[in-house]
Amino acid sequence: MPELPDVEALRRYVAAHATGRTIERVEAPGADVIRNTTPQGLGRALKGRRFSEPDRHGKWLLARTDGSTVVMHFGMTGTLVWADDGAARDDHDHVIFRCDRGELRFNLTRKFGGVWLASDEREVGDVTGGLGPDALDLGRDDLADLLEDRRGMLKSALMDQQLVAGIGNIVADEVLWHACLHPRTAVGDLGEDDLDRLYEAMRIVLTESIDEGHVPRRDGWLTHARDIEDAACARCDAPIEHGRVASRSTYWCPRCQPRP
DNA sequence: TTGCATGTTCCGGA
DNA sequence: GTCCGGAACATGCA
Repeated sequence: MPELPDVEALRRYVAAHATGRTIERVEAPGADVIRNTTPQGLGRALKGRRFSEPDRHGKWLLARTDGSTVVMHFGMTGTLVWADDGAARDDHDHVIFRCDRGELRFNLTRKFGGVWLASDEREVGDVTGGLGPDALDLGRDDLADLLEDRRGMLKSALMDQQLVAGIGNIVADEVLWHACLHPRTAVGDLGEDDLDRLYEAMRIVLTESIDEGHVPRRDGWLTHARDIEDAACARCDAPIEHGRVASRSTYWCPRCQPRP
């Protein structure tokens, strides 16, 4: 689930429900998803603090308070639930931030990801570790500059969080399909026109996905091919190909995205 | 039962 | 140093 658009949706969700609420207590039925402190340490740092406006950097959510910051990563399966009606908790609600009215539940099925505590920006940086600029903050020339000295396959570069933060497997495939570029295209072979299309595709895929709150499975996009056996390209009707690129499950159109 | 999955990290090899 | 593939991590589902 969590690609950049999903995390942005979670950020807005936290802003809508938790911002301004005072944390009364932290409960951690799944203590092992708390990565750099203990449930007690997290509780001590947060008790009496108020959630402020959250930030996002790539796929990381920074749940700010008037004291420490809770740094969250959702792996492939994480989400957040705000409950103010006493709804039953889920088995995978591993960390609960109990507030004055309601509680924020960090839910993680497969335990990739987790919750970190950071007391300042330096510690936030230590946790997230050398992230590149957020994909949404890039201009066309920023993207060109980042790719300038890069070698290897384009898909690998797009998914490198240290280069650009926020592009995951699904978004990478979608962007490449929109830009009519094969995932194995060598970064060094990109021309100015290719960079124009790549940047435009990235903007479109990210902004439209954010509007939806997630990467949509859409008929006119490549995404729909992930659900369908023998899917056809929405642009040219050629059969979509599926294989592994950069060790990741990859879909592309052999006609629109010719192999370099 | 087996393989696969939208995440990151670590390792060995080219 | 750079880049790539593969393995590992934990869990649910087809």
